[in-house]
Amino acid sequence: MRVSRIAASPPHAVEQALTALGGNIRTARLRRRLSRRQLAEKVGMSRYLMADIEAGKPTTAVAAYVGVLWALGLLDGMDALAHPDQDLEGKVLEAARRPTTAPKRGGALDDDF
Amino acid sequence: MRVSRIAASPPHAVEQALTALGGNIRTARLRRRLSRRQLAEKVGMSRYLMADIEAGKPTTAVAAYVGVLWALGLLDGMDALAHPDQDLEGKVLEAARRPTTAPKRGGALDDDF
DNA sequence: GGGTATTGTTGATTTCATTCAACACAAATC
DNA sequence: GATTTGTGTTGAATGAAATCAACAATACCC
Repeated sequence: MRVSRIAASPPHAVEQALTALGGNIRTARLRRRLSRRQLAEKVGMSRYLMADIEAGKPTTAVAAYVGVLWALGLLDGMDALAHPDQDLEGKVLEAARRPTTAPKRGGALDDDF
Repeated sequence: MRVSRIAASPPHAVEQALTALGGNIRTARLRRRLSRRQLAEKVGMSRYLMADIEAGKPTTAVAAYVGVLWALGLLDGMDALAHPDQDLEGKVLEAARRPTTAPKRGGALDDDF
């Protein structure tokens, strides 16, 4: 397959997160009184791709999404994503030393997610 | 081109946001003592794609990134992204009425005044 | 240090993402 | 109502994303 399984048929939570993000982007665009074509030109893509983003299409390039956020001046929210300081579970799991590769024998310490 | 300009050669800010996200994902994975192969299998993709994500590759499908966040239990940070309540600039720009399509003549409001 | 698992890289293969044209409909301004 | 612009959708063309195999290098554990 040329599309990963996660992108071809994402779990509900992922699908939902993407459609919500697309909706938020649409709201931000309309608030700024921009047409899709105008915003797309700013970002550097076609209006068709812009429509895909607002629909939350899973297989679209991540840079397209992030580029739109950038053009809207909403890029700052990206910092918090998976930030180590906010990863409470990760902080708990982390031992004193943080290896640069995963340990050999150990299975996952957290199977249920 | 079959790759949008924004994905082919993103502006520095976008590139930086993606590499930072990839680094955060790597940190979260190692904290959980998972190998790339293990996490990739959980998500539903190959270890090669996992490497691309940790490197912040711009042309990778957005669902691959979000799927990894999901598998790590870090999906909640997505809510804040471009959320209308946090879009201060957008709230200011928004008039009393929010149209369902962008207005016809008006360019963006940002240039004049 | 020895043995083993993880990670990095490269080239080939196959499928799909992105673009574009063209059309229809909806919505906004006058 | 007329006109103009934004949005939605479809089908075709094409360039690249994702996978895989194989190997090398690195990091871990004993």
